[in-house]
Amino acid sequence: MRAGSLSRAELARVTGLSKQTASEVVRELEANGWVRERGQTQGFVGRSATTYEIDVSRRYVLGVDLGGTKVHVALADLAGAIVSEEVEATDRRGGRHVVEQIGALSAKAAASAGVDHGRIHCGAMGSPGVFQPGSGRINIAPNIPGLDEIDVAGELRRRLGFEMVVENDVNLAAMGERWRGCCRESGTFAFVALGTGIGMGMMADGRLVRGARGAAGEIAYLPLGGDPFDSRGYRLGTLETAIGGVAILERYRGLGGADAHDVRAIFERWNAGDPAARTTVEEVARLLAQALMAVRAVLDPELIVLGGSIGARPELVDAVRSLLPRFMPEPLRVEPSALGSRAAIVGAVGTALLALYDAMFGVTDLPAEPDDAVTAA
Amino acid sequence: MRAGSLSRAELARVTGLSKQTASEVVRELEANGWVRERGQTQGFVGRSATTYEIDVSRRYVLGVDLGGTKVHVALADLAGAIVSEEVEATDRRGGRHVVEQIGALSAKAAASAGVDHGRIHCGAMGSPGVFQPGSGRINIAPNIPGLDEIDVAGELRRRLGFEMVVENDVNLAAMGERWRGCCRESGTFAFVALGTGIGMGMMADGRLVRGARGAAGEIAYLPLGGDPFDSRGYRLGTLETAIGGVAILERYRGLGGADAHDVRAIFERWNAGDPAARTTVEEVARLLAQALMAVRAVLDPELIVLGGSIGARPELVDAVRSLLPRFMPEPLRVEPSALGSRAAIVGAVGTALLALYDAMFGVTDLPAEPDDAVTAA
DNA sequence: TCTGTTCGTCCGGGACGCTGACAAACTCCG
DNA sequence: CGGAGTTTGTCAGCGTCCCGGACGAACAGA
Repeated sequence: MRAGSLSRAELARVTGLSKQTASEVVRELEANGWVRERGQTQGFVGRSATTYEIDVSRRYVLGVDLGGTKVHVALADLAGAIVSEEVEATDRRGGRHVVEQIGALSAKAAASAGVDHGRIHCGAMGSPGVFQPGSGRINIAPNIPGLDEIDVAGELRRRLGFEMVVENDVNLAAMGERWRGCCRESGTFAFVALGTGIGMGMMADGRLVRGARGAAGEIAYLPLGGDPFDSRGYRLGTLETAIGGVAILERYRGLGGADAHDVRAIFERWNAGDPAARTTVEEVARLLAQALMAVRAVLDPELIVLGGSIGARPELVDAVRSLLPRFMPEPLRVEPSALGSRAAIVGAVGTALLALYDAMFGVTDLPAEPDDAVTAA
Repeated sequence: MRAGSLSRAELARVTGLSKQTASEVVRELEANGWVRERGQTQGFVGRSATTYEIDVSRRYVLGVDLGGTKVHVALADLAGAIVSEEVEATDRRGGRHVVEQIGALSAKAAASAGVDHGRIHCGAMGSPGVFQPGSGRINIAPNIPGLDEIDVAGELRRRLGFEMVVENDVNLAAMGERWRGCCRESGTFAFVALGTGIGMGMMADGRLVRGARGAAGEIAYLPLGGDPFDSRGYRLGTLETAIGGVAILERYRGLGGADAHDVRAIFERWNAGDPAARTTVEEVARLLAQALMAVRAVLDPELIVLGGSIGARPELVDAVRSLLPRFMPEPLRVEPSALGSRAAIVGAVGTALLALYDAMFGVTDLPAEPDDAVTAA
């Protein structure tokens, strides 16, 4: 009766199948090695039952989070538990070299976990930019040279030997928050990532919203924080020009703040009471709050998760939260990311598992799982 | 071989079933009266086939468009062809009186088409406000008194004797444009209605996006066109305060325009060359364009349809179109509503049909249909 | 040791839909 | 005008999937 194991009779009750059919299913699954005997029940009235558990080491999935600076690879078993991880600086030569690098990292992860690489059934990769299912190409990925010139999904499949789902990294982060983060209860929410750039992933009724061209959630282009007709916002987007990482540093300097290398330093000075830092964060929060209101007006999410190196800062989350009630009567739930920088890799693993379940059973939603299942080996 | 009729062998080819099974299906459908013999094929090699067609008069569906001033009821057959319509001024007493009024109009429509009221299988009603599936109640419907105090779906079912889907009217208009309007090819688009108020219905991958509380598309609350922290936008919404029907009239007056009763008059003067009217339309177009950019940034629709008494004006659509290229490289497709004021009622009929198909076959998407199918009797 | 309960299997059967054979009906062409 | 080729629709038989009920096996508790 312990979690993760099931007797034949229980399976019949849970699924609504007859005992007969449930037994046959278990017989076949055991014959193919998908499940294995675990033990016997004891101490209950009636005959004791043999229980079976899923053999989580029969198949694995690969999650990849490809960023401009780092490649993060995670190998997970059928239960979604990550059994090994590898991180490396992204190959600066880009393109096929990155594909090759992912192949090597995948092999390394499998080896260090003692997993036969052939047992990896499929995988998912998140990357910045817009993935186009038709051509298998990633567009608008300025951080990684040459990646938009190759059929990434196809090259990965060739190199790795299994199917890879390619998806926008923020979309995967949203998947991650839904699967194992703070949106488990919610089918309609948005994940806003604020770091160097600004982006968003959303789900509506449990489905990712990708948009007609895969560009849904490109809130960098929200006409907020500047003159939307100004040509400066034309490329990067008006909002990103106003509160992207670079813009935040500029704001701080413009307010007479001492030289700051990165945004993290500004937050440290905020905590030290630096008035310029306070004003900077306040300004960013005002614009971010407006952006969240725009998202709310369009999508009506149950909550909005703030992520990214800047967005997840509690100082910023608090500042945004305190501004929101001034917009409208019903408050909007805003939470910092529960998974932090691991959101995308967790989402990649979840997406890969979903692809596996879908391929095997036609399942299109992930089962809930205990918290401790997501831990590095 | 004519559209709408099918032989048993064709059914087998189309569905992928065996000839045998297809025959059995037709036999059963005919026995229950769902289909009937239509004729024989001629002039082809091989044995001639008997063709069958759906008996569209076996069941009907009811579409209702409930507005603050008018109730519009349409009765449609299984093919979606509207066989009779009724329009009346909305009962000002609101609440149950409106339910009663809809019941009477339904009976009237059935009688004038010679349809037994018992043949109506189900219906759909669109109304302003936010419908809550749990309680069957409509919230925030200021135009119709007392409607938010009763279980509308339940009362309608009791009065009419069949199931009624209740949905936001703009969502139904979006459904209408997808089914029989200008979004037939597109599964991801937005329908923006600009009239007295401003609202939006959207579909993502062919599914209506309703949001967590049914308030998706409430773009009246977009933080555009004014100070979003200003308390004046708190209730009506910042954008609606800026470009709602009332706001447009105010703008025109503020610009020194002669007294205008309604927005239609402003457009007439625009055509006559009135400079205040030109400036008014220009200002509204600028804000509307920004709103569309915000929608695009979040949802990435394939196109945005402009509807409502003001939004569908070609002068406004043109003005918005000319502004959009200044925002970003890739242009956004913007079209005036193809169905105009009939969008919601057509969408209501389509939604009711969908509910019927879903109940009968588990189908969740509407079949395409020739244009001329939507015509009043 | 007996009773009540639960587990898992065996047997028969129904629902569903497929395959292959075959008669019927039609066009085409010599 | 008649045979060849083609298509339609039916019949008989079969396979798959799953169910229900009967039944023996195994266990706890009195």
